[in-house]
Amino acid sequence: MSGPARLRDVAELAGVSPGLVSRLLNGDESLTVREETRDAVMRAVAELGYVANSAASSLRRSRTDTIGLALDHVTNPLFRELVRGAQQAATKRGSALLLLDVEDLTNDPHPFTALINARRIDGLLLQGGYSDDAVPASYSSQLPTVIVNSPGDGTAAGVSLQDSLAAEIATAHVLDLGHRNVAFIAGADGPATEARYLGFRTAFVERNLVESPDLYEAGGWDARDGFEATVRLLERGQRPTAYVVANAVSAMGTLRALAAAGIDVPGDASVVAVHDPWFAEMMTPPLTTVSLPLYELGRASVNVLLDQISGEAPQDLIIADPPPQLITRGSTGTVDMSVMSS
Amino acid sequence: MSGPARLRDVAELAGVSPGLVSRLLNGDESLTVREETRDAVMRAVAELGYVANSAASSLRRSRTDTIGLALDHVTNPLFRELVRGAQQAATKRGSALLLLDVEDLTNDPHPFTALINARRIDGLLLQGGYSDDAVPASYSSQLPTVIVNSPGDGTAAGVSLQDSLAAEIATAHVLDLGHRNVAFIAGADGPATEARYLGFRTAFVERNLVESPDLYEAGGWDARDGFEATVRLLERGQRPTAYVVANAVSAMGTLRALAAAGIDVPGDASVVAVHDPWFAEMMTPPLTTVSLPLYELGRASVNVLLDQISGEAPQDLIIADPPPQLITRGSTGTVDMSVMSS
DNA sequence: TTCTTCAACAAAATCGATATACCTCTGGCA
DNA sequence: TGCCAGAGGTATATCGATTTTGTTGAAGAA
Repeated sequence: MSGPARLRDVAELAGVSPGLVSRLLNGDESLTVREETRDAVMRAVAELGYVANSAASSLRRSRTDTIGLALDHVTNPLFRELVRGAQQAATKRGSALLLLDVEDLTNDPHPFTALINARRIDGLLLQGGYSDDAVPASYSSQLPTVIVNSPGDGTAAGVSLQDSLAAEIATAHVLDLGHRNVAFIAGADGPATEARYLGFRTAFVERNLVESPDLYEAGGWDARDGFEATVRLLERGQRPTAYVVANAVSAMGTLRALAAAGIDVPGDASVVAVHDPWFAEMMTPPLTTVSLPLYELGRASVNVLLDQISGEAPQDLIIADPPPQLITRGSTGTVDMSVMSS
Repeated sequence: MSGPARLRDVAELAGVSPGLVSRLLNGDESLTVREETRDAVMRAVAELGYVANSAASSLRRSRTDTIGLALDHVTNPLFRELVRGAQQAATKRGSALLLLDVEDLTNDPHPFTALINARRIDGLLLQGGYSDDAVPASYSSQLPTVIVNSPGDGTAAGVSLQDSLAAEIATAHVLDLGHRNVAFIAGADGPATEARYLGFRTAFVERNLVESPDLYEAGGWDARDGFEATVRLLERGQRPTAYVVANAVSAMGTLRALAAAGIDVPGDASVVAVHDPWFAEMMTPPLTTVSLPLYELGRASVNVLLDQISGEAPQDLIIADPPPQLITRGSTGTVDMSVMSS
């Protein structure tokens, strides 16, 4: 009666054997019990507040019901919803999320490997897009792995968003406002950036327009990257009237760079970005964005991973519901404004 | 040879008993071994890449080497550094961080309690300031608990920052720029807000000035809270020339509200906030802030918690190194600017 | 009536690491 | 010679849950 109740305590209280209680609680199909017995056990469980000791259970089942979550910056604003989704899906399916330090991911030897060898996690959720491709592969051979926000790479399953479509919608928005001089500020190299650039070009093609390669600028995913990319573009003498930014966080940098250069938004130039984080509406000016279902991405990634852990074959997935949606705010305006003021 | 190596495998390879290997790896003081034997064991460990199965180890030692981390929004930008600090401290001391869903924290029955009863975590890191006081108490009676970013409440240890001093520095900054009409946009009710308001008043007192109670506006910690608080203040007819905002995230809302009201920053009003997140320099205008050592807070909180888990008495702590530091950016200017333009 | 066949459980063998309680030499000393 | 104290280990009993293999009694079949 000192620590928490053990299986044995429950069994004794209910007057049955521990094995019976275990089978009952785990829903063993091959078990037949009288209602009476079942009730007695359930009452004992409730009375003692019994919860199986996870260490013992893990040891026996060689399963930890824990999955590792490695995000480059857990606190990337975009990941708020993703983490929430992952968390809830995991909780719902009885698993916990272990936070992994991505800085460790690229160290050698991976302090990470210790976690895997210690059998502390059943599977791994890795953020795609940032890390180089070698990393996922080295893990996916050791345990079920799902790459979040990136298509699968053959070795590990991938769950991704409609990146291309989102960028296309963003681009279409400014094109339809009359802009023709449209810059693309890319994210870090990788599938997500490629997909978004594809969407960018598609919007042009569908309108029988031609984009200018001079207005492409390589960037990264954070605000400073967006800032620097935009500065480089301006220093190259380009003066686009609209910017499609691969990511709302780096769009913050774009806005800053434009403001610093004395370019008014949306007076002199429009800015639209992919993803709709909490701060978009709080920026000056409020940022026009195309939202993507990050919560669903988190949920789905966990589900795919847990399915894989339960033995299903790795399965790639693209989250299309809810679809990307344009959220018009103050950072975009018609080209006439730009032209007139310039 | 199928799964990962077990203690027994190592022992066999080294030609010793499993117990010896365990005692050696765990640094049993009462053990004496020949160099030769020690080497053989170490070589076997290295060769097999042996890492103790954590479930088995946990079961035996009744310790999971895992601590729960509950932050209101893990992805709150302010927590980026905090999480990094916590992560690194935990890793260094051999513990892992389990992400907890704070929404669950206030549910009843706590899905959380299951985690505790399942003995999945050795201790709990709770975010202070948000959650009401009853919550920490209900947990701290069940397992070691540390409240992060809040002074201890008697039942649980607390690790906090120099909130008062930070607010004082922020306030002193605008007072010294000549502002006298200074508003205080508070955070959510709680110790952190109280401390910061205290610092605000202290800056006035030390300069033999008197603050105006009319310029206090209750708020919250997120951007929308800051926005709404500022709007309320303006609707009350107040036109302060400077704003001290309890938190950099809500300061974003303040900036937005001012811009929306056509009040130029820093032309018509200055804004300074506590905490220096990544986006401060990317705002328009760049936000003047007072930084606080969040990384250290994370590190220290984990250390205090782990000490407590090892049996030390709960101990409150205030992180004072590095000290709060004023980071002057574009959102603050002398009062002359404001006066002249109005 | 005797053998099957279930229903309804119980017993016992794991899972892998750790900690405590033994052993077994060898050398030194009275 | 006999005894004792370490040095240098080994053997074994847990930790608590799960799972496989048994066991028992009673109802139906032959």
